[in-house]
Amino acid sequence: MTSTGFGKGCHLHLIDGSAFIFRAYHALPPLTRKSDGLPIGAVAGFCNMLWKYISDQNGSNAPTHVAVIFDHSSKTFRNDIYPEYKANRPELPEDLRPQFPLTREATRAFNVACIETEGFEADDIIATLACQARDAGGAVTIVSSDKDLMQLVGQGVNMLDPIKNKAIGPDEVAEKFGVGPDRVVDVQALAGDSVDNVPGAPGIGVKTAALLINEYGDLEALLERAEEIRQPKRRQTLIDFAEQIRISKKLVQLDCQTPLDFSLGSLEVRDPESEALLDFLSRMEFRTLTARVAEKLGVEAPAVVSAPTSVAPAAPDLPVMGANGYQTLSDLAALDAWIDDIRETGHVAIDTETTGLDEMQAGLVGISLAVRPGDACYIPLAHVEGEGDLFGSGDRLPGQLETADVLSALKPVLEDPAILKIGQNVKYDWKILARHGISMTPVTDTMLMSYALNAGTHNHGMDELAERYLGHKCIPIKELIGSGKSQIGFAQVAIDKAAPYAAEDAEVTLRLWQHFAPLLSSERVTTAYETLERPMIPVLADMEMAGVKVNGDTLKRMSNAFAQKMAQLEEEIHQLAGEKFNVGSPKQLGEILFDKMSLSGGKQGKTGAYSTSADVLEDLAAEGHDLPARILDWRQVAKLKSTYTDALQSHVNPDTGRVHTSYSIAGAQTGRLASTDPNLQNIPVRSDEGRRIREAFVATPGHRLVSLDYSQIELRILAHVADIPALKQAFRDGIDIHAMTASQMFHVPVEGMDPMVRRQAKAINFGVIYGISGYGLSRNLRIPRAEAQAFINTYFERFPEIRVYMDKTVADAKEHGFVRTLFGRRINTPGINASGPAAGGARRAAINAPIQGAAADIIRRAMIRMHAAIRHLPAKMLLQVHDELVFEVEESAAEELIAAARQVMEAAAEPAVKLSVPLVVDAGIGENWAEAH
DNA sequence: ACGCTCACG
DNA sequence: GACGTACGTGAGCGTA
Repeated sequence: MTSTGFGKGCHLHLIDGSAFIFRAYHALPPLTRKSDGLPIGAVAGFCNMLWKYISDQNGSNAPTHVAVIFDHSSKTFRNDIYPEYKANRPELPEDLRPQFPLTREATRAFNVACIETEGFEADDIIATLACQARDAGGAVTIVSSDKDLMQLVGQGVNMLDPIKNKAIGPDEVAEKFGVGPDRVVDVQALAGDSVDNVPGAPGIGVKTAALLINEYGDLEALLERAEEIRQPKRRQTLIDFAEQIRISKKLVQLDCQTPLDFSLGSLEVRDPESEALLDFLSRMEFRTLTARVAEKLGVEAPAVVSAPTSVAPAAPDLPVMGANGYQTLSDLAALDAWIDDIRETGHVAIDTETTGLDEMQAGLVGISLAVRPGDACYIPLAHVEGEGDLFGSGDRLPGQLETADVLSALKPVLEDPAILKIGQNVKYDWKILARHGISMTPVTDTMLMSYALNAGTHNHGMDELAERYLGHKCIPIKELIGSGKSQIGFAQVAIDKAAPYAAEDAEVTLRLWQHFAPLLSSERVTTAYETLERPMIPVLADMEMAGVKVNGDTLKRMSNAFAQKMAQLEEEIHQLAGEKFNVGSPKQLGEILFDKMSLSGGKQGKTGAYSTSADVLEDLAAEGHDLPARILDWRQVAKLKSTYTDALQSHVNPDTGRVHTSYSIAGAQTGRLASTDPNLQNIPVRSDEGRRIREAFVATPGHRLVSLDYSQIELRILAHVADIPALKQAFRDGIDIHAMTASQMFHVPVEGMDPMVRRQAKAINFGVIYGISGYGLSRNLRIPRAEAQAFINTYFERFPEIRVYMDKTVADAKEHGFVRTLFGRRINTPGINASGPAAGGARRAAINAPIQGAAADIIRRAMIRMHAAIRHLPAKMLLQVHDELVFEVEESAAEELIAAARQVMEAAAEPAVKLSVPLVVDAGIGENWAEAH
């Protein structure tokens, strides 16, 4: 060490204080000090982060010197260069500002140097200190993820992202900016920064900037030789904006010459002085942290006094949440005691914690169990060193039971038919456990119970249900893992934080079950729950785990072809427009079409933007304008590429080579499933180009894809429920239903019918299911509104039962607040008695729900029976698309499968409902989905 | 985060 | 007489 107290062998850690504060503020709910309501959340988070940081330091990277650097208010020299610098920063939240001084106080209480200088940004102070330390021969770690600090990296200076716990060295900087740390300022000067309001060069982003800098060496060389740039627009920009770019560089360049009135040596690490620190923490009323710090410092924690809690006591017959403390199980004897309890009780609420949300890839991190209110535990299995330890090794933390031991102890319980397993969205846990060889049965699901009771009223996530029905606010997951880019995995969450969260989930699930279970029968949805919801869990889990084979190479080829086509169209479009613009931006497009070219039909919506939707563009194209026609072509290709050929490739599971969607059972209001990650229920089929994407969905060699779909199922249900004799007879006779409708309406024979007339009747048939209006039909058919209304009137005259059905359904909804499907599914209609524009929508939704819902019920019933019906065949059910089921089957058994599956589907309503119309199922076979459909 | 647009039944 | 309007979904993109 040198005479100034800092030199070779020293390691200076510079903590970006503002980053800690903002991180703490946004990660935590708005906590207040109990005794006086002072907002304190950011201070609490700041203290936790700082304490963990300084108390977990050991090893070769540990600091010998440390400081926390803060910004000190307002104007800096950069505002003299460019008055607009940081001008568009949003105002500070009002509950954050008073916490700033407290974070300084906290830093001093922890006995860490607290640095700020009037008129200088923290970044410049950090830069100055880093330069001084480096020049003195020491090492520097900057604890921040701020990209503006990355220019300092190199030559003994590193950064550490405290959220991701990731070191940022020259390689990471190069990855982010495309250039080494020494050229970062050049790239930033060109690219600008919207957050700090650094102008940069218009139209040039980080990528282009890096490209240019790498080609010309540095910014000055680039600006001097700007004439040589090949792209005309880019060239002009650099010439025109050279001065602005130079100013930008001055704004982003950190200043290493900040005057400082202390020496590096004074930043030497000091132990906290326990009295001062504990005094501060107890004044803030941080109970947990006070206790933790006291323990570590080996002194007695001071009493933390505050006003008595004003939280209402829980219902007298129930203990409060977590009444008996949440146990963290770390030995097998304790687990055995829980298993005995579960066996005695006959049920258990279970929740799994995992590394991610994709059940096909997520690893098991822990399991929580609850048997009765107040009694819940957490079994950590795979937590790793991570949060809090900024130099965490990723090693599995000690004190955890082996996953294999725990699962083999639990397996007999989880598979015991006499023990009920209660979950919230238990399909998730079912799949996780299935991947560990456990087939959980029987299961029940509070999310699905809520769906059976409350569909249409609210969503059915745990937080929502806990708040509505238990009056309990769950610990937000964000508090543990953060959000956005800085999210960590659950495995990185410290066990003592994970345990209360996880155990709480199990307890909440148990309490929800106690709440909902008796309601099923009193609200008369037991049948719906037991026949339409609960049995779907293993059925869908099986389908999702099976996945469908998708040929990535085919998609890649298509992507390339689409990219070429897009580029070509883009060029044409720019030519037609007379200027370059972002074709994907509806805003820019609208301005070109309706302002610049003054085309008619420009309609501005509530945001003031012109609508450029397909039907608007189609109208314009029909008037003979080329530009809108080309845009439509471009949009189609862009959609196919981004949403399908590109995105689908990324969903191919590397282990299985297949795509595993996830079906949400309780997502749609009507009983339909919804498919996510990826959505396989909206793969293109209507256009020839789009349909080719289905060619990438293939059967494995020696197999075939088989698709079976219900023909006109919703119209058949309408014929049955509305009891429309003419429609029912037509379905019984198996005649063309749309032609029949047209014939009845327009008094023309079916034979030799004008296709146009049939098309109109078809539109009306579909419209009726949706609660038709003259306006809607006129838009759909592109006919005058009066004409559309006349059609509808005629339709209702020919089929008067439809109006009766609609009126009755709406009256039902108004009277009861819900409608039911044929199979007893309940769909609530909370908006039905509203007035105003929303009322129409609620009416139509109520009319549609029993029809769409019954169709959903029927295919669910078919799916539930399918497993047993095709068990003897080498076949698997893979996909459901509302009225279609897709199977994969050994080639030789394809016909047999079709016969068996068709039988199940056509009889799916029975015996619960005897439909007065037949259900008809069409089938197709192929090597891919395009052929099979 | 939100609106627009568009893919499906 | 005016108003806003077909039912149910999910995903990607641009914009703020």
